[in-house]
Amino acid sequence: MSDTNTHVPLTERKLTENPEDCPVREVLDRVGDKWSVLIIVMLGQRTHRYSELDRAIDGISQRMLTLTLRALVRDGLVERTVHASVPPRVDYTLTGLGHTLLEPLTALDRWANDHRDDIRAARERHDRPEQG
Amino acid sequence: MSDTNTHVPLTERKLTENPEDCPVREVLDRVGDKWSVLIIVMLGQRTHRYSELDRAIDGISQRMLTLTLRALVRDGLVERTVHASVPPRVDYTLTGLGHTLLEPLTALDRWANDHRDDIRAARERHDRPEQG
DNA sequence: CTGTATCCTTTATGATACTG
DNA sequence: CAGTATCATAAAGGATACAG
Repeated sequence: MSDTNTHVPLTERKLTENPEDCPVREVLDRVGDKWSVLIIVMLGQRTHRYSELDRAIDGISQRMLTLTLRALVRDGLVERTVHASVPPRVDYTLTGLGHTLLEPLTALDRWANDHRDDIRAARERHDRPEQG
Repeated sequence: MSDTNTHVPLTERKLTENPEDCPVREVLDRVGDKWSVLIIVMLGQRTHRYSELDRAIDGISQRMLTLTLRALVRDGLVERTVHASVPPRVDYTLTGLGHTLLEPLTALDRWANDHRDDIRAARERHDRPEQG
């Protein structure tokens, strides 16, 4: 599995737009879009069917739900199961690989929680006109 | 779980496109773009001037370098220092807040390193025409 | 129910030339 | 050196209608 000792620190790698050379960017290319993490989080809870995701994730369109799920399945993060029933039923489940992604995402989420106020404050300071 | 924090798990929050209700998405809105993490990583190493970043980050345009830096400064992740010299010199430094972001990003990077092969394999399996 | 197909708008990013 | 300005393209996402 993962050999944590061979991890070359972020700062010692080539920095380029090419994901080949920059793994962080590679992940962000996958889950940095508008909906992927929301779906991953939902499926981290439990298996959901298409319509459940559609209802649970506020504001997503059928189109984007389908496209995002398709990409997640393609990357082996989510598994799609079709039940031959009437009406049709399709379940989406987080794979083992998908589950491992939950941890770093949670770390990022924790950071966001811990620092959202800092960011807002910085932004207001920045946007507010100078006033010695 | 540590009980010294009040972090509500990802799975227990409203899932929506609105960052107000979903902190993870809020971070991704900040650093999920094409260049932010690369700049953050560079500045995590040490202070850099504009031209150094321009040369070090392969493929970035002056326009995007400027825009991305501006956004990072606005959010309090990076500090901009102008030196009144000829020729002009502008330094960019990661703030304390910016440094705290390095950790979750490293976690994500480590995940990418550990699992990029899994993802590639899954993708090939998926793209390859069915064959038993 | 679980999607597709089409068309359209918005946002992100790039190329190039120019300036204090 | 450290940017801006302008124009152009690409990529992402949304609305709506329709289908197996």
